[in-house]
Amino acid sequence: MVRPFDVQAIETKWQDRWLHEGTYEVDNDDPRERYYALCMYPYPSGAAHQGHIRNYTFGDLIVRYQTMRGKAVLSPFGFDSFGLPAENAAIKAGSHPRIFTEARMAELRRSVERLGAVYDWRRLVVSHDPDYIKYSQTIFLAFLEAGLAYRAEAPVNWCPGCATVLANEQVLADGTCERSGDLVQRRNLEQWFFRITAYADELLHDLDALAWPERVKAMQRNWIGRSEGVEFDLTFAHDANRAIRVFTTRPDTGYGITYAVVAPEHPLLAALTTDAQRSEVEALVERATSASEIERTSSSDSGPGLSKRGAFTGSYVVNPFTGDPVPVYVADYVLGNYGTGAIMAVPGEDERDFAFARTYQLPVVATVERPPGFGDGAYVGDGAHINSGFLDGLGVADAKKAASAFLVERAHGVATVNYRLRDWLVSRQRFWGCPIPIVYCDHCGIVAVPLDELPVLAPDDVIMESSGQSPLATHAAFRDTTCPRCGEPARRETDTMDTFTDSSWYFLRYADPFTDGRPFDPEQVAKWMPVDQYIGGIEHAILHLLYARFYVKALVDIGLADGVNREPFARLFTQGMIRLDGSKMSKSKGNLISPERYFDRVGADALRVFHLFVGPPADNVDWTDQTEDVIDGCARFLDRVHRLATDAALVHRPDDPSVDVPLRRVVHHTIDRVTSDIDRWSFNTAVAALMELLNATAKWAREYGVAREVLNEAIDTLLKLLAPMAPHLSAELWEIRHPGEPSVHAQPWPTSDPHLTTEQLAVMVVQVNGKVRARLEVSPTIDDDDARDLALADPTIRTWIGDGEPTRVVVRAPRLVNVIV
RNA sequence: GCCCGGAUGGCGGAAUCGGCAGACGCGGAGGCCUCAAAAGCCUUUACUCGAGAGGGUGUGUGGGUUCAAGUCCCACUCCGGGCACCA
Repeated sequence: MVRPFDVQAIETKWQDRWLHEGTYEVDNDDPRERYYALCMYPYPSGAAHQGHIRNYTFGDLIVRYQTMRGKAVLSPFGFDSFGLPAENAAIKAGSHPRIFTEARMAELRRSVERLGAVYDWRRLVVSHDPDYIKYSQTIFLAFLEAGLAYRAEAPVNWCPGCATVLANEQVLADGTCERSGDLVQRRNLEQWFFRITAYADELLHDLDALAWPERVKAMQRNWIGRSEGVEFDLTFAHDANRAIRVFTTRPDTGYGITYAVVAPEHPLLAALTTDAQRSEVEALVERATSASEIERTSSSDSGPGLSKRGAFTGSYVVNPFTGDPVPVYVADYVLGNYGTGAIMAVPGEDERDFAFARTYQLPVVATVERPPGFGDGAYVGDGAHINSGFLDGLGVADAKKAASAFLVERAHGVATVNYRLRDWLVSRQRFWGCPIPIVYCDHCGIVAVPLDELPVLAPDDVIMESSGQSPLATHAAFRDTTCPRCGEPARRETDTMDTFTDSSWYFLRYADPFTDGRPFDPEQVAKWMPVDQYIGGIEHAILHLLYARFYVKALVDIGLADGVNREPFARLFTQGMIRLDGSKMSKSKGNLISPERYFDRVGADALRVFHLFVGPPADNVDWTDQTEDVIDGCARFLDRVHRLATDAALVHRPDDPSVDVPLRRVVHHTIDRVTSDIDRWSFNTAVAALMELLNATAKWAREYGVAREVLNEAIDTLLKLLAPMAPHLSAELWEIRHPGEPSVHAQPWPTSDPHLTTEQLAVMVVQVNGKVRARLEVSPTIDDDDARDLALADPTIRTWIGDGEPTRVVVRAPRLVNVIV
């Protein structure tokens, strides 16, 4: 595209100026009202892709807009620089992950600078920086001391082909390894956990007050999965002193218990299993525990209502409601790590139990009356209880209360709340992550590395080829140490932390990156938190956003973040994805349309305007054959702005209110539209409003000529409103028009004159039987009677009414009159 | 299966509180400028009947509420996303 100005020269000039003049650096003692704008810090994967560009375009618009609104805007940048891709690349090339990572960080930084996005680079935070590692480890040890970090044996995903432990994300839906294709196994290993479940209730409740997309909140609620019910005992039929403890949310269906099920991991399974059933039970347990949890719970032949695998233990327990003995089964549809790991089974009112009962020919008893026409199967709806003794006739809610009271009294029942949420497993058997600062001593046990010895850094000469354990475990000089407590030989922890731990507090460090000796100064951080606007991808709806919420609450509680808001992100915006041919545009799919090409061809401003204009920010963008044309259209819009702002030949003439006032109205109306559009994240209509302002100004100037002041007001307003969207061109044109004055980005955001935004004339629509038949110009303050008279007097309306009298006239002055005949 | 979104011209989308459907842009058509082209500018562009004035139809489908429905209610179809044995 041929442009009427030198795009590259202008964009480079302003990028240099913003960087070197520190225009968007902000200090912690800034007296202005504070605003914290934050884009999720990126994994450095090289030059920016269109998703980054979209993210940072939105973020930069907010930063520049809020700055013009007079606020001190915190706009930091950093890198989530630990992670597996760099480690894999290093293994492949026989190099070090740091080398890859830092090269890619430089590329990504270059991209965001070419975009014209502005940051306070002094506050740069990088996960693999020894300083950041030090405080990540400080926080880990503080969690340990507070009882929020603990060590326990847990099943992990083990890939025999890769001879390593995998993250859940690396295991495909069919239970195979994404790299080798081998079936992933479960292995029990000692792992570190964070006690996020201690915060389950608060994490759930605090969601209500957050200005987040409902969809994201719903996903988090779902993930936390709170359910209320009762725990009680099912006594062994052959030994009244022993019992299986079960959890249910449907105590009301207790008369329908026809069997019970324990998980394959259940501690009482061996005691329940009779000699006759032992081989069958052991076969089932072997099969269930060798599969990964993912394979066990989400393979294609599993799910509610589908076939179930199980085995009879040979034992019976007593239904506390009926006193009848019911058989105990072991089945893999009951999970060992939820509730009590055992259930009462009510096939009449539970789909899973029904499917199991079908397979093993167990009796089904209906305890809730079915609606008419209900066929075969489990009924989970409401209704009157039947076959249920003292519960008969009660609805589900009432029966639950009565049945709970019964269980409390007769079966050691306790009202209980269970959560789907599990504690956060943070150990990773990888090299490129933050080392866990722990030493294991034969005498002292688990010993924290003293704070003054932090950070614990991984040595550089580690062979990363995986041999089935953490790469650091093969490095004797790192692994073998002495106990900080007793001085005897000891062994270091060789696992690293999940990289989600790094992204759980980086935004706190941004607010005070200069403090030494502790992660941050709570007083400084409290002034900035919570983040006013957080912007990122929907893919982080659960994990990152839940972990970060947990971290902040925990840090406040253990005293590291005194006075900091317990919720980190007051407002969240999740942008749509960029898609090509229907699938997500990503490096791994190899279907990237590089932004660099557009920087070169039309410039950053045009690409930014495109991303703002193409559709609602929350929607996905389909990159099509037409997209290039739309980008050119955005460049054309900027060209027209340039021409209008620099055209000395525009016609001027003396003041003439009849022409000047209508244009001024458009200008002031546009101020209101753009302001409210930005506030409600409707950037596409904000750009449209500016296009309309441009069109109107050009047309007025061309067709009528406009007084110089009015033209100047229109153009200057356009530049100010455009400044957050197309910052380079706006700054350049402003400088040409106002040499020596402060930049357009230092100008206050324009405000509208109410006299010019209240309408002088309203167009009143007159309908006959709901169809528009006339439009009349009326005073905006016209009353209903006058509006009605005016409408009925209109000749066109009279012909439509004909001879008859209107049966009804609906008047909504000054907008509309509807005549019914 | 459950939960959450969504469906508007040839295309992306607009319509913020139930009151003019289609803002703005892309694409198309015609024109101006030019030796010619590019660029730029102007006009036009939901569908349909009509020479025109003007009329009719129209927001996934079928019902409903209302003077009035893209917008509210009920039922359904299709598309996208999330969760999926959590008792």
